[in-house]
Amino acid sequence: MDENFRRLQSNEKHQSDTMEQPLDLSLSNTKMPFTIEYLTSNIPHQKRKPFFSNQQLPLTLVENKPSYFHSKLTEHVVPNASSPSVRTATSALEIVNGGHGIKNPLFDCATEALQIKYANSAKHDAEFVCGLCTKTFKLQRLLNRHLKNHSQLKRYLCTFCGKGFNDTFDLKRHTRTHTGVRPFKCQHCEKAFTQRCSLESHQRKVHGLNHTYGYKTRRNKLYVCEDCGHTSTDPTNHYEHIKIFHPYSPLIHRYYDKRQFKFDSNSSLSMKSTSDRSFLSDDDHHLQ
DNA sequence: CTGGGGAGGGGGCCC
DNA sequence: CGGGCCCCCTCCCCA
Repeated sequence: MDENFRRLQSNEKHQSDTMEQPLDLSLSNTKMPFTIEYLTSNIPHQKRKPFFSNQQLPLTLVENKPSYFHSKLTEHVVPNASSPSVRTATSALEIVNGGHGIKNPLFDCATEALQIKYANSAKHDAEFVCGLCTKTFKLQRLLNRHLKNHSQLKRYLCTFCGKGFNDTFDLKRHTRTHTGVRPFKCQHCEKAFTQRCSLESHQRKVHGLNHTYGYKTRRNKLYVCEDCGHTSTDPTNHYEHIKIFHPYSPLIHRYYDKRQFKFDSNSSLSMKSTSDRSFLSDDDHHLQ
């Protein structure tokens, strides 16, 4: 058993500041110099942190800890021409989470190396078994997602601090620690929280309120604007807010995605099918 | 010990 | 059917 496998099995926490030697994933254990080039510079958008434009910034990725990130990567990012000729260096970095995150260019190679080298998973009695921790799953995709938890390399990176996450929702949740967005406000005091569970815990412990939700019952969806902190329980209101105050938000073009907007049957927006192109703005048409 | 911040991991729906 | 996305529960850490 080699050192990497031992660390994976023991599920050691990643400490980026103390861990000098990255996992030997053979395809990604090298420093990869990237240069951020701003191919466009006049795209207006909300800015909360210092923002650098029209200049080249050195960005060296070591594991999933960039040496430097700025707060908004909304323009194209291309690898340095002098980058090593590995596969991930030949494609542009992908922006996620409304400009607050990027896809880790090292992730795919690392995943493949992990799965090929260590994940001797098997199917027993109609269940998929993880070869690293023996946990079982009823679906292959649940096992696949679980396998990523064993990797030290994360799929998405925060552009504020470089911390990595496997889920965009985890990244979005983490981003609130940088932006200060606290969508969940207590109705009985001035406190506000980044997570719903924190609010419910506060209300239970401080105000003695016990919610009546059953175990794992989904709460009413709260639409949160991660750019300014605006919240609404009404998807139409949320959509109008985005359209008016953040017209360059990628959410504008995802009104038909029910993971983003769950319009009820009475909503004027829900009456607009995706085939009703007259509903789209000029920009919407442009992006179709 | 308590309350709050933050994150890990799995369930479930939608694309 | 796999991946993306949102959500919940739970745990750990810290003041």
